[in-house]
Amino acid sequence: MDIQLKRGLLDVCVLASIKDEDSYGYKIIKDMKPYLELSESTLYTILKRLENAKMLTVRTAEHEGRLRKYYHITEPGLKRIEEFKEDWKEIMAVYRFISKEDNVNE
Amino acid sequence: MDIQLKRGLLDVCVLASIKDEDSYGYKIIKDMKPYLELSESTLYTILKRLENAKMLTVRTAEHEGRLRKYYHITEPGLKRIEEFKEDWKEIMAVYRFISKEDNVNE
DNA sequence: GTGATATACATCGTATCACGAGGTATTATA
DNA sequence: TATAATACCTCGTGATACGATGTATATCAC
Repeated sequence: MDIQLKRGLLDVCVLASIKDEDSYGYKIIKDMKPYLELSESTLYTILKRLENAKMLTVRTAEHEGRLRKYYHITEPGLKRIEEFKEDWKEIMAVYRFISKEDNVNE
Repeated sequence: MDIQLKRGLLDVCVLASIKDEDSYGYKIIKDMKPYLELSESTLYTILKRLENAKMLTVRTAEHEGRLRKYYHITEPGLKRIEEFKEDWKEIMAVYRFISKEDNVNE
């Protein structure tokens, strides 16, 4: 997918990944993979940004000898997802503008 | 609309604006306005980028004493629009991932 | 006739951001 | 005992949207 298109989806997609259940870095990447692929460096940048924006909180827990950082969505994070859904109506209008054909049979 | 979301749409939207008929800067902004608002500085940056990528060609013509630069879409430009439509299938999958509800009644 | 608005183009600096390259450490597996 | 998988993190770079700013002409209101 075009990298510019990804930009608008990444943050919200990460939030969606932790919406139903707290998750951690490695798992988020695997869960998102069928929809959007992202590198670790990208993910940790995003997680840091979302934490700074108070859209999620972090807690560290040990799991089988390794430390994991679990991310939990907050109210502002949930709101961010809702805002995305609002934006979607505009996006669809843009899509129709872009994909409209001169030939009505197409 | 979220600026990151716009990023993925701007280039293709500009191409769509000149797809059916050659157009010029000021008109492109007005045509796009109902769908995506963009500033002049943004548009001219985009037009330059698309020209460098050979997705459009430029010709200068005089119109009522003022010079206008008319932009004409090329084959690669049309192909870019088709690629966007291909990407759209993935985008829709991402959208469904983001907007899915736990509660099936919602 | 003059000031404001619309038309029309352009450049520069800044802030944001995705990502590759690289790093550390442990556990599981071949 | 090496390799892969798990799990985290940082830094530098390139791409890019946009505000600020600049130039110039045409039109219109007062």
